[in-house]
Amino acid sequence: MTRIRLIRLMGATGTGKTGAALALAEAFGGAVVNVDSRQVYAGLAVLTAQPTASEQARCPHALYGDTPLSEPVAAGDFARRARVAVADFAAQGYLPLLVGGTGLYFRAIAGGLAPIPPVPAAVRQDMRRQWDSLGPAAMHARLTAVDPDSAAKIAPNDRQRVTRALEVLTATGKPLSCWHREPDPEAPDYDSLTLGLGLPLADLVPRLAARIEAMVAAGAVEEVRRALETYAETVPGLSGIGGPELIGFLTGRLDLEAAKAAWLANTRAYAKRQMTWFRKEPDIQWFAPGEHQAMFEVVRAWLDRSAA
RNA sequence: GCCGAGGUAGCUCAGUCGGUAGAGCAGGGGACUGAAAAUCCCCGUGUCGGCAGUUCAAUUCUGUCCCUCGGCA
Repeated sequence: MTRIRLIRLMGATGTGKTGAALALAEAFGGAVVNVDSRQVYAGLAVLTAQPTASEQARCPHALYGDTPLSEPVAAGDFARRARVAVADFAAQGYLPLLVGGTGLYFRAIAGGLAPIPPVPAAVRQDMRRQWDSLGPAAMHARLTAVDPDSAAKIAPNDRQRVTRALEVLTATGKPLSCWHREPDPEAPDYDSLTLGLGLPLADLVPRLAARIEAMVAAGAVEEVRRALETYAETVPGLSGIGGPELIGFLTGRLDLEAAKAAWLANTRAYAKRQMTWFRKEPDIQWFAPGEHQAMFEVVRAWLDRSAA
């Protein structure tokens, strides 16, 4: 079996990944695989900036809007689904384009996750409950006793990581730090080109503000209102940026201007975190939004080289 | 106009029984192995509303003025 050749396109929110992906797909016979933890959810197409129906009609797309808001998505599951989509597209003769803004998922897809079996929901719930009643100091001390290597790496206040480490040990009998020394046996060996879309935060912020206005105009508020008819406010799919802010507006806790201001501030902070992550991505080649021609040249050169 | 409550970090506020001040949020930087649009770590000098007075020393006490918000007119 030959190595699957694919392009990875990453960048902070609002840098024009969707448009660039379509341009690449049309120029090189590509098919798009989502690598975004929120765009997988159904029912929030506007709020999560999924490609529109007409955009998705321009080339094959996978993993967009196919998961109910009530369902948690774990990085491992996502990676497995993405690998399947990549293999399918490649088998059909398309050039797979992994496109998105979730750094962890990019890493997980290419093989960064240890083969840890799923932790039962009951164990996770129990561990979170213990955290809430015992507090960070006690829980971190407990982790230090049973898995000192993990404890040394995890900040005491980091509820998510401390409980995760304890959950894994409880569910599997093996410390998380041991698991992390094991490679992923399912890790694919892709031949990949990594492209980044970026611009300075100060230049990105006005675009993000404009995008929020556009989302509101396109019905983001109505979308959340409809989601609340079926789902609870606390459902995983509604936890993305914009969700809590618009819920605040819909329940009268915030006026629309305040909701939009918080939404923008959170989006901005998120973009900053994404940049921090992608900045150190190895072998990434950066482009400004809309710089499609320069990107095409790099892709063309890469395709020629790997074809030879 | 009168009576009350306030004017302290970009915002919301705490505090100093007189020795020039600190939280949350915002902002900046960073981390990141199954919640990742998540979670966490580091970074705080600002005429403490103006002016006078008392004092070795005032953001803190006193007087006065200005402004804001309530209530009464």
